Amino acid sequence: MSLTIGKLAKACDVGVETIRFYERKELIHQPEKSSGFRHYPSSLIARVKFIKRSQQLGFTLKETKELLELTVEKKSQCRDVLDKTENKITEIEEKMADLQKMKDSLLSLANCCEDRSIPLSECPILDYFMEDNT
Amino acid sequence: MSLTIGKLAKACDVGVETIRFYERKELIHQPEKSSGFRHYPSSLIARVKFIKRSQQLGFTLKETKELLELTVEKKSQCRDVLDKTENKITEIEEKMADLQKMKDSLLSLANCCEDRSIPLSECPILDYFMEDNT
DNA sequence: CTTGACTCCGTACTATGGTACGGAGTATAT
DNA sequence: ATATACTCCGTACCATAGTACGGAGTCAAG
Repeated sequence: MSLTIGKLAKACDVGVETIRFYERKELIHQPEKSSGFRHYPSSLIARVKFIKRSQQLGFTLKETKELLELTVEKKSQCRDVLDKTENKITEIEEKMADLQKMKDSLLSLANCCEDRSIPLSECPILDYFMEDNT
Repeated sequence: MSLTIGKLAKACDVGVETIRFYERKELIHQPEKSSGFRHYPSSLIARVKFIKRSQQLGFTLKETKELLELTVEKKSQCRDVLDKTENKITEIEEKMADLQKMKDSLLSLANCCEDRSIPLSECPILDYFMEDNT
């Protein structure tokens, strides 16, 4: 039982163009074709869903491709996946720390300014932006 | 005393192309030109630095443009800037919450798998990716 | 057998924030 | 006066993850 690209896309809740895009990016292999039409084994549903879950966990398509490639390399071990997972955790922590710094700065600016209906020329936030506080 | 594009760029620690890019995006106005060369008043240094600081605080160029536009609208009040600041704080909090969810998921996967040199076929992380856990 | 839905392909476009290129003209220093 | 540095402009390109388009061919239902 094989799937056309439309059925596959629907089963995975993505667009047809997304499937073709993943093919171009080599996240899925070129399938068999009959009369020029792609035909996918149903196992491709799991593969596309893998890609989506991987993205939800913060992996880029490039990184997801690497994960998928691990699964065909005979010498791969669980450790390799764990490494990529731990690297991603670190990366997420760094992003969060950056966001926290932004938030702290914005909060202190907002506190300076709370509920004041003063003219813009006296706005402490814009003042901060204007100052030379490198 | 006016600045060529190169001096301005250097003073702000950005590339010449970045200044031209900001001009195309209308974050800075087209300056006077003599013999076809741009000449900026030194006040532009503050404006470009404003843009950079705004970016560091998490505002996009589009949002930064809006902030800059507030400063020329006579009826703008500090409140308008505060609103944008508070919206940005909320946005940052949402991003952080998303990242936290990702991190939690990855951590629980990593804990399942810690230090195991097992074949990939038994890797609990990949298992999770493969499962139909929508 | 015809109609409508589906698929094909390559290419262009979206947003984001720039960077790179190339040929021409200009400004500055020696 | 000449060499070098700087600037001009438009366009193309980078990564990211797709989306849109258009004309042609094909498949399935009635």
